[in-house]
Amino acid sequence: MCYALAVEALQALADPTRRELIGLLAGGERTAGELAARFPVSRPAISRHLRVLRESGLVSVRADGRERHYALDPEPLRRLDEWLEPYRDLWAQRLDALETEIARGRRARTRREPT
Amino acid sequence: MCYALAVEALQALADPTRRELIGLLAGGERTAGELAARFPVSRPAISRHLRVLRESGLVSVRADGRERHYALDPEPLRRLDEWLEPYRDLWAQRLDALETEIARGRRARTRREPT
DNA sequence: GTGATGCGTAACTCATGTGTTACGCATTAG
DNA sequence: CTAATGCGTAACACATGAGTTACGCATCAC
Repeated sequence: MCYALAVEALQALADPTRRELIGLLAGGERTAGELAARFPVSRPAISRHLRVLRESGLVSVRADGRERHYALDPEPLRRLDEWLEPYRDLWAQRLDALETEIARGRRARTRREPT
Repeated sequence: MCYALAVEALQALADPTRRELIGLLAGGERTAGELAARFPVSRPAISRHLRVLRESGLVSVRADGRERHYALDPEPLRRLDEWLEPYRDLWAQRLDALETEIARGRRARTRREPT
C-alpha cells in the first residue's frame, strides 16, 4: 500500500532532460562530462539533474579518480512498472470493448492525437 | 522516436494529488464534487488538477446537468507502459545477475528501503 | 610544486506550479 | 421568478524548479 513511495521517481522522470539522461545511461555507464556534453545546457545544470536522479535512486555513481561514472539503476523503473500493473486491466478492457465494437461491425476509429 | 511526446503524462503524474485522483477514478466515474470531497485542499485546486489531467489526456469529462463526471482514460498510461518497455531488459538482466550470484553460493541480500 | 582538468556546490534570477479567495454562469429546487 | 447548488475561472500569494555564473576542491600532467 506504499504506492506513494513506490513512484517517487515520477517527480524525477517528469523532466525531459532527466529522461534523456536516463535514456543515455540505458546504453551503459557514462561520466558526468560525457553526459553534459550532449545537452545544450550548462554543466552545473546537468550536475543538478544527476543529483535529482541519484536522490530518487534512478542512477548510481562510482568515483574513479577525478571522474564520476554514472550508471542507471532500473529498480525505480521496475517499481513504476509495478505501479502501472493495476491499470493494465483497464486498457485491456478497453481493447476488449473495442473488439466487441468491431465484432458488431461498427466502424472503430483509432484515436490519434493531431499534434 | 517520439518518446518525448509519448510520456507527456509524466508531468501530470508527478503530482501526488493527481496520482490519487487517478487512483480514485480507476474505480469508476466520479463527479468533480465527489473527488474534491476526498482531499484536504480546496475545490478549485482539485478543479485545476483535473484540468491538468484532462489536458494530458488522462481523464475525460462528461457534462450531465450541472454535474461533471470524470472518467479515467488509460491510454497515456498504456503509452507510459510502452515507454518503460526497453528498460525491462535491464531489470531482467539484473535479476539474472542476481541468480548467478545465488548460484555461486554468495549471500544475496534483497534490497529493501528502510522508510 | 604548479597548472590544467573534471566535477560538484553556492548564490542568484526567472519561470512554473500549487494553493487560496472571490466571482460568474448554468442548472435544479421551491 | 428566486434561491441554492455544482463547478469552472480569474487574480493573486508563495513555494519549487531549472537555468546561469562564480567558486572550491580533488586529481592528473608536467
